[in-house]
Amino acid sequence: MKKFIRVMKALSDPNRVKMMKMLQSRPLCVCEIKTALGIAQSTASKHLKILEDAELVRSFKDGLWVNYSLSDGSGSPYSASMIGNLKHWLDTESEVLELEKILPGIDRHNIVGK
Amino acid sequence: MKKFIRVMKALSDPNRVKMMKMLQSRPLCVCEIKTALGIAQSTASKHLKILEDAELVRSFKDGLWVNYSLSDGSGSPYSASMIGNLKHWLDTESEVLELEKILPGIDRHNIVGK
DNA sequence: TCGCTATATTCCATCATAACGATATATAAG
DNA sequence: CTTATATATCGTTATGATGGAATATAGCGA
Repeated sequence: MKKFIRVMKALSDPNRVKMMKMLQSRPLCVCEIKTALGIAQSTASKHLKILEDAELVRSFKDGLWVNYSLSDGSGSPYSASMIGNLKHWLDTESEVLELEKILPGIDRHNIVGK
Repeated sequence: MKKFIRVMKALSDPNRVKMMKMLQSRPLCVCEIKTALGIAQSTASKHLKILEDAELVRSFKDGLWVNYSLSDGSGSPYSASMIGNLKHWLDTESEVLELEKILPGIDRHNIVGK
């Protein structure tokens, strides 16, 4: 029950759902995610940890950056199912369309803020 | 996005998930649900409203009682999917098995408490 | 009509959780 | 030495779960 609740809670926050939708386009580092969503670094990091604990995303280091991508779902049927469903859900939401529009212009090499 | 979040939030509480699992056996009135879960009437009513707002359950009057049953999912793809998944999820959880064991012995005509 | 019952709803209080930013520190890698 | 990130702490603000008590309503039965 705890694992299921953990997945539901992880997907109960708009910013985390947006992260899941962004990661459908490509793997992203924390600085790209925080920039796209306009949130603080610590906030982005906290959200990503919650998604990772729910086995919805995974991370791997690439030099200085930490790349996040969608999990393959092998860890939990709940996360696997939600990852799959989210691929065709919410695609017409204005908040999601907006992110898809700005995402190509967001590059880890050009992040201004500290 | 709001409808999706509403479904995720509705399924982020153990008591509400238990209600969903109980309703897979048969329609239940509020007094049967509150008795099975050992919670107050106002608490049970509030939870059921949250599930109903997420289109996960529906209600219909039967004389004095109000019966709750699983929604047919026609209102939302999110709720439809979760209702379907929950039919085979969590079946081996001890909390769920316990409920399935006591549920046949719970009858609206034999509820003691006020 | 009267009274009881099941429920919804509201109000109130308590307690826990959660989101957020700001700041600081630790670490790892360039 | 700088950068990207994780983590922790602190404070604020909001949300949520719970029960208790009260009220409103609808339907049952006498």
